Amino acid sequence: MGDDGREIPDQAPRDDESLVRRAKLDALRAAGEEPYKLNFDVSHPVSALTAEFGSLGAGEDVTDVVSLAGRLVAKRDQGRAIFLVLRDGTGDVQIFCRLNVLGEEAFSRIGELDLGDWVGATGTVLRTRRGELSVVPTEVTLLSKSLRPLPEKYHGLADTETRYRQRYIDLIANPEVRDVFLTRFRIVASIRRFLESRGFLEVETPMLHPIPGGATARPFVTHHNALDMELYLRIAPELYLKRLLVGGFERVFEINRSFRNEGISVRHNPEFTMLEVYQAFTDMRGMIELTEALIKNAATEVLGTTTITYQGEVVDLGRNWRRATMIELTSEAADQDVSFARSLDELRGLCAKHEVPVEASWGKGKLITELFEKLVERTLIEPTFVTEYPLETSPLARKITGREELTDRFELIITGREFANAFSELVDPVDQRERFAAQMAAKAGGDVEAMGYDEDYLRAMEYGMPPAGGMGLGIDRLVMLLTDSASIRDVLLFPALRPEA
RNA sequence: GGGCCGUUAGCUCAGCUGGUAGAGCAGGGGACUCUUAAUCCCAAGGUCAUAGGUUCGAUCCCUAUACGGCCCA
Repeated sequence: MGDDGREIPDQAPRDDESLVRRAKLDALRAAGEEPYKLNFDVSHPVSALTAEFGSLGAGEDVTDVVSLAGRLVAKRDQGRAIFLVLRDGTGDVQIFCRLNVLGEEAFSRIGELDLGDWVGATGTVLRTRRGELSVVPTEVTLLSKSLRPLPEKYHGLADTETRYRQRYIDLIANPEVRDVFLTRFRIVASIRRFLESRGFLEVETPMLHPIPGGATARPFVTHHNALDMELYLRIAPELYLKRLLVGGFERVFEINRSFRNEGISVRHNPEFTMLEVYQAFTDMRGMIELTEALIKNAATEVLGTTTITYQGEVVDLGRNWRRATMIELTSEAADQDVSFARSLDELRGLCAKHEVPVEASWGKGKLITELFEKLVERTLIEPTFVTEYPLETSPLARKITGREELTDRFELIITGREFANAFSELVDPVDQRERFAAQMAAKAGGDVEAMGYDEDYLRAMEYGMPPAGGMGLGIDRLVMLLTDSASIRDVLLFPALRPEA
């Protein structure tokens, strides 16, 4: 019975194989053996075994005793010999079980093991005549009984729904999936090392925000009972990180989970991982240098190369990355001047011509940005820093002196997709107050993505924020790029799905 | 939100023009002391996603729903 008194249905598996496994479990317990051991002493992970005994020739053996443990992933019964394959976090190894070494009783218990069981083995090392490095055990121990059958050994698990819902099976059955996630973790570790080597501090800032800010996106809303107030899951950590600049932390970064209450697609998950970096006394150009070095470093450290293939397209990350302004790129693609020199009506006409849907409230900056995204973005395959973004769509970026409708900002485009966004930070509190007011006007006009008016952030700025550059990088997208993954779900361990049917 | 596709044994997949379903792997029984997608023999395993409809008869045709995938917004 559950807490509320309702019956909880017994969801234990009922298929024949699971029933057989359950019966084995019960039989073990009845015979006094614990099928879920407390622990096991491992002397050699598989990789260490290979390293230490890899030079053994075919047919050679040694008397060194080793202990290792892993999941049973193959079992080949030869009558008076049984070959097991154990898989641990570092690789696979064969266990060559022989009746004459183990004795009748121990040998028959090995016969009862099922694929998927966690097993420990202790014995000597041998390379078989066929050349397979193996352990010949004197003792084989069931460490944890598996009650459900694994997917098929050869084809693995193919059903996408099961792969995403039950990632643990995907990780067991599909080694290439495991490799993608290993690569992900290495990329994140590489980024941390890179930033720490440059004197950045990794910090943690709130995920529950009283005012959604730092980006333009719909937030998730939640409620704090004790405070009886609405809170928003952060859409970006930007405004808190910049408060730290005010506080005197001059180089900070956060590898953060952020949340946006928007659709799910091959490139969007409601929660996603971003890197945000802030560095005092530099500007957008400093962020260009940092971003380029950080990504090149990650590719080199994790992949060993800066030449990558993404979905059939070869991309060279190794060269100096192109820089071009939004207006020059868009003008080139539209084959005419697309700039603030054009009238609002002319820009609207261009949008109509290129089938870009527009809203009446949009100014020139938003129209130019939309034209850029429609005409240019997907054509930029090689890494390109697109600079000089309109003020209208950049409420936290510093204006370019003397060209007040533009900000000193870039977005990094690779394979036609946005990877990073950075700017010379707006540190002028008077200007920032005006920008927030414009956001409030947009919100009042029905823009659900507009930023909130963050008075405390303004107060912080009024104490003085040092000149700074800041950058945000989509970690999931970077991992997709470096692992040649078509969908963000393939780089998220547990992607968002509807509840099971 | 719209369009297209998918859902068959634990897993991977077949299934013809509508006549109540097959294989391989896994599992069960048996043989085998150097196998490695082991091999060989035997037997078993299905609410064809769910709910309706058409039909003498539906895994198959139609409708709706659920979940998933892809494309578009």
